Amino acid sequence: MAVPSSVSVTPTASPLFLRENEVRRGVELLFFGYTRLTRAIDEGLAAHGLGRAHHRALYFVARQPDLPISALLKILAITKQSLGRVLTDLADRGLVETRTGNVDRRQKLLRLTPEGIQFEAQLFDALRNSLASAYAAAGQESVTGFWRVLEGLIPAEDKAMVVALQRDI
Amino acid sequence: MAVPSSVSVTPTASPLFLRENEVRRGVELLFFGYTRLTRAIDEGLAAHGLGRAHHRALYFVARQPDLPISALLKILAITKQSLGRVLTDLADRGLVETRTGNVDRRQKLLRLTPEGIQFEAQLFDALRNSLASAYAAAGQESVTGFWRVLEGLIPAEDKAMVVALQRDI
DNA sequence: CAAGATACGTCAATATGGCTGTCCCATCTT
DNA sequence: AAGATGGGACAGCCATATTGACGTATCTTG
Repeated sequence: MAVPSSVSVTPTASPLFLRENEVRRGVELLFFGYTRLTRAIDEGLAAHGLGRAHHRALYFVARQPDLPISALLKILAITKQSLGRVLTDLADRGLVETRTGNVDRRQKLLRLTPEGIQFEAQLFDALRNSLASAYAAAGQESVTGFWRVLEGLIPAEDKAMVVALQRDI
Repeated sequence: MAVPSSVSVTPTASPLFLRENEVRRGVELLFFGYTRLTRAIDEGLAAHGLGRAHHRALYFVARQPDLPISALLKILAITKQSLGRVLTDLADRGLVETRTGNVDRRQKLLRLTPEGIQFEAQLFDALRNSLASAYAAAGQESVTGFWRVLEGLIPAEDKAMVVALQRDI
């Protein structure tokens, strides 16, 4: 395993054989941080009889209007059938609608209805409150580090997808 | 909402009203980073007919031998019934064993069997590979920032629990 | 010591969010 | 015209969580 030359070699060990403690700390903080963040929106979702799976779809459709279903499938990495149920629920509640693609008429492009936009924004507020206070407490350089490490956890083949999300808006 | 005075005020906005884009970036990276990391161990788990819920229990028992069940319940934040099934599965496979507490004989203290220790170490290797390469690519200051932000996501009432985990070893 | 709280186990029923496999139709590409 | 692709739908299954109720052993406290 090659070690990037930009990483300074500590006297103790190669960065790829980090002290177990540092890795466990990351595992644990990721677990607690992620689960606690997601809990921040459970109440809002439950008010509409929806779950986290619905929010994930809602979120990414909000993020990329006119997203084709195939793209959402790649992002969520679940099966067509699982996504189908989720989208049906969202459509039934008038939060998401589809249009036929004009370039490729086989595609259905997903976007939020005005109600969907409002609901997603409301859920996003809860996420923003949590994340913004964590950002503020940690400081800007910490936020940059936070992003960098997480980027390193994303396999190369998925990275383009994430970058595409963050290009627009 | 109070803003910590240590945070420099940018010309654009207060840190608690960060640009939406920065918050969305964090949400997305957390989602992809967390889910991709957890996928790293699915194969090893499936080989024993176990799922992620089993790994979470296994992990925290490995981390804190002689953990009482009540402590594990607080960490995982699931119900007694859900944990019960998971622990039964792990005990049936000879990975976890319980002893009656000597201080409080109502308690059952959880620890891994030698096979459990070996299995957890094997799963941990996969996590270490993923995290260590992300750490190495990002650099040490980034890792510190990564930790800081995640700590900020953990509610105050849960923080003591996380600190306790990271004190020993 | 009696009463109540706590730690753990267990029952039954239910919900959610995944999965596989199969088949179908419309549309695009070659 | 043939095949590939985007999407939808069927049936059935599994993993993981939930609530509520109840039982037993043990500790704590008035």
